[in-house]
Amino acid sequence: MQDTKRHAYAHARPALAVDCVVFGFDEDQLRVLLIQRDLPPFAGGWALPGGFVRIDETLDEAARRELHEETGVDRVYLEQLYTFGGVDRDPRERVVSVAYYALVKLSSHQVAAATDARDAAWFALDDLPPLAFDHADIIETAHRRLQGKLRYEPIGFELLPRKFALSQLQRLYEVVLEQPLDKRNFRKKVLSMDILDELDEVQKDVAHRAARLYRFDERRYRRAKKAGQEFQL
Amino acid sequence: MQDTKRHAYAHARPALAVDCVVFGFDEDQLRVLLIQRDLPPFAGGWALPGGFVRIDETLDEAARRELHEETGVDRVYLEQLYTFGGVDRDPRERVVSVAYYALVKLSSHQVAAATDARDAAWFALDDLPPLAFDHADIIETAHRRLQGKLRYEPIGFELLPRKFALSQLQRLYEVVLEQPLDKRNFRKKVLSMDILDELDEVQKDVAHRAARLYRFDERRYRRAKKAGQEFQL
DNA sequence: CCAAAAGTGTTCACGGTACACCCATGC
DNA sequence: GCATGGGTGTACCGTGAACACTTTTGG
Repeated sequence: MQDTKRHAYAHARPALAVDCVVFGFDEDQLRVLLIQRDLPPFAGGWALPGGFVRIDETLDEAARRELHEETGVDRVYLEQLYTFGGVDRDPRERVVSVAYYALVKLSSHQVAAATDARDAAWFALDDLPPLAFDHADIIETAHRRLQGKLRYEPIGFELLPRKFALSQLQRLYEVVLEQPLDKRNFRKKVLSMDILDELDEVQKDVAHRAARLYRFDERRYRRAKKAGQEFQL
Repeated sequence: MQDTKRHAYAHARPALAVDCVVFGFDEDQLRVLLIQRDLPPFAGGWALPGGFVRIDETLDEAARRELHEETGVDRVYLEQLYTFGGVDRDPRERVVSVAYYALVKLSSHQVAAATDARDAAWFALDDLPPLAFDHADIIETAHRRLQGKLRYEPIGFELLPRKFALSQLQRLYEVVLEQPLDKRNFRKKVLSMDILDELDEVQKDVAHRAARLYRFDERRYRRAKKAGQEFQL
């Protein structure tokens, strides 16, 4: 029950923020996009992009807005992660933060957009700087969620270029899940799901045999899903 | 970034509430615990137990407190579900609500505790009354989460008495997952996980052959899990 | 011609699924 | 004695896992 008369005026309200864990993948590492703070607390330290929720925007809108304002990143896969409500997360005052995670294609334009914003940078997930607030916890939670979700939802494609080689997809899974995968079995399984378009195109500028490129076909995925076929890797 | 100087004072803050979807299981139906509102909006209508988050309590604490205050329910399995932030969820003002779901043993003392609180009642999940706010959405989200989580976490036991027959457990799974299960296969699978204590006790007061009772053994479950054995049903 | 990665099938073990009858108990 | 659920085993099939060599290309 949300009962204004009993509580809302009687007590001080926590501030409400959103924070975004933005993941990117650069061929052999999972990375996170961080912002350098220029104000205390934690001035000069690194933190997740995020900020306060405005009174007339939804949480999703707030997350996208802050992400865009602070990093230039736009039009990404974005999903709510968890809401962090520890009483002392922020030393200034009580701030509850709705955390999101986002998946971006490092390969596209977005690298430039992100890096020309003020003091934003990509860090390897396994080599993060000291982080402000409880942002290390948030990133850990996001990583576990990504590991879980990658297995049974086709979200890995959000981290790859539109056209990709199967070996890239495999490396992504190996890096995120932190375990090696068998090449033949992986290919067999992915292709058997029948959700990829095999393109008449191969990699360019590689110093060895060029791999065939594929593209994730959302329509075919939806059809397969509707037919009861589960995504599973 | 949580930056008080830029936003916190400049803009009005949403109010922050928690709401709880409390599930119970009564042998052949999944039920939800609702509260009858006595104040507008939706006065006289049914809603989830919940209320505003105080400035000095965590979100989990707020959820447990409200649940206890409004329904008498205490010491239950409780987990954060999702945060609902639609701009017009509440007609009075902007309220963001962190939703939780709880699993309670209807069999224990809690039925009494719940029903003697003011205007709380159990409703079958598939026969809910009209609900206040977006609480129907919240319940639907909770149901889907429960369906997903039941498969790979041993949380179903939270809905059963401490001592239960395998057929009760099976009915629970059938009801929640909304699909029939094969008796022999179900028993084989559950028992093979080796996480139940077989008791020297049988059902009482049944009009047919009494079933053997079992108890979920948390220690054995943890050991099995540590050894890499996954829960899966 | 060498290095580096692409591409390709088969075998085996295990787990999931389908399926039907007798047993114990209370009324 | 009859109705109601309790309790039990086997056969088949499909999927997941293990595993090694040839091909292509660029340098």
